[in-house]
Amino acid sequence: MAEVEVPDIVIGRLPIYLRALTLLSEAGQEFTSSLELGQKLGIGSAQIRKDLSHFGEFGKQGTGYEINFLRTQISKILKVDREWPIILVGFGGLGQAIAHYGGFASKGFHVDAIFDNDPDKIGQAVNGKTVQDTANLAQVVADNKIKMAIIAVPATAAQVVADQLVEAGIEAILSYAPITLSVPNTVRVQHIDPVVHLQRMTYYLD
Amino acid sequence: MAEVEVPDIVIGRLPIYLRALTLLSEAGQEFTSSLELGQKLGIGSAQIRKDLSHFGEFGKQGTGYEINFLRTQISKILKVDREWPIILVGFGGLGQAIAHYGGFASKGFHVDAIFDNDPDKIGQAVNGKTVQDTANLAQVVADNKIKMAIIAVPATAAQVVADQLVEAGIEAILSYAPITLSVPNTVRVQHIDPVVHLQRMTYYLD
DNA sequence: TAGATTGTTAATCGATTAACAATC
DNA sequence: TAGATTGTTAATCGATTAACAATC
Repeated sequence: MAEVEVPDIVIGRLPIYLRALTLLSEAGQEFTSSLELGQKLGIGSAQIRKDLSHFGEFGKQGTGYEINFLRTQISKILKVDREWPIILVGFGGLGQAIAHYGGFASKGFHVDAIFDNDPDKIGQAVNGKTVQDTANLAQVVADNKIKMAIIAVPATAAQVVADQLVEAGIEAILSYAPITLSVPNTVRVQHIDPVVHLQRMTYYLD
Repeated sequence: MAEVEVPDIVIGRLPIYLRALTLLSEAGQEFTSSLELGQKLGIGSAQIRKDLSHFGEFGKQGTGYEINFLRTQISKILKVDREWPIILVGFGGLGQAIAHYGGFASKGFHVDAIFDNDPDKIGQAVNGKTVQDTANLAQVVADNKIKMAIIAVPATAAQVVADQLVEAGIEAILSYAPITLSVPNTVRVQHIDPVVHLQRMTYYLD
């Protein structure tokens, strides 16, 4: 019998559930229900229960879900119950902002190396790390068995960088470059382009 | 006969099409086809034709689409054939990076006012603008008929800021805060949370 | 003309939702 | 026990895809 694949769209919602559960936990709440969670997230309770049912049974009739238990379970499913080293490519304005962003480490994502190909940037120090020449990228990835990378280079350079990352063995890329990257289907890519998000809203305005 | 609504998911793809068309245009190409565009974006050609068919007929059998014509049409549909003033709330590390980001203006999005409630930040100058007290927000939005806002404050403050924005008459919010905002359904919201994007990929890694 | 590609229809596929027995 | 809420089934809904006549 073939493994039943969990749809991408379900995996995509789990981090949102996790984020909401963490918030509730920090507020001191111990239990929640699919109804409450759904109302907070603006989605249906049935969808939450269906999504979770792909992975097991995590709740109890009548009382709902123990928040910290469910957090632990979703963290395991998503494999974020561990530390993930990441490399950052590009140390311009955006890259520097990412390097200084405090929100990654507490979620287990550690920017362990930073690369740029501008001689003026190579050698600069950022909280304990030194910006390296992109030429070193493959070596660092291999030596440290790194699987994730963030691209923060200009659009014109992004595809070349993506090719280098794939060649180096990177398996997941978060790209801030405003282009659609072409990579083998063994490599996962997520894009962040604020202009695209703004353009998704203007249609609904007058 | 009731208007047939164009699905959100179709609107969501148009900015991606626009971005790819702009790239082709900048590369000097004059015509493209749904097949070529689909291959560049990793989606089916039928989907592109179907999406466009919601708005009219933009191509020609045998030759495909004139790139600049299609760009103009999609720009009009998305209402990005005009200038959009935006306000930015939050002038911490992330807010500062956004304020300096050069990618908005060329697409017609102008950060016309910046707000923060930290006295140390109020009064700081950023390319011709001065960071203002959040108390002025409603006044500025009303005076300039501003409809879009970017939230770049900590998670703990984001919902309060969102409430203020809604109260002030803002109709579209791009939030960088790592929480799901609760707003009336007359207000559009888009979220950017890099941690969520990273967590959507770790599931697929070993 | 022959080849290419559109716009559209109908079929397929997949995701969401409603409903409810089970049970805490 | 009575009330609440789960996990799951089946129905509905909506999106994607394949196919092709039309036509440039």
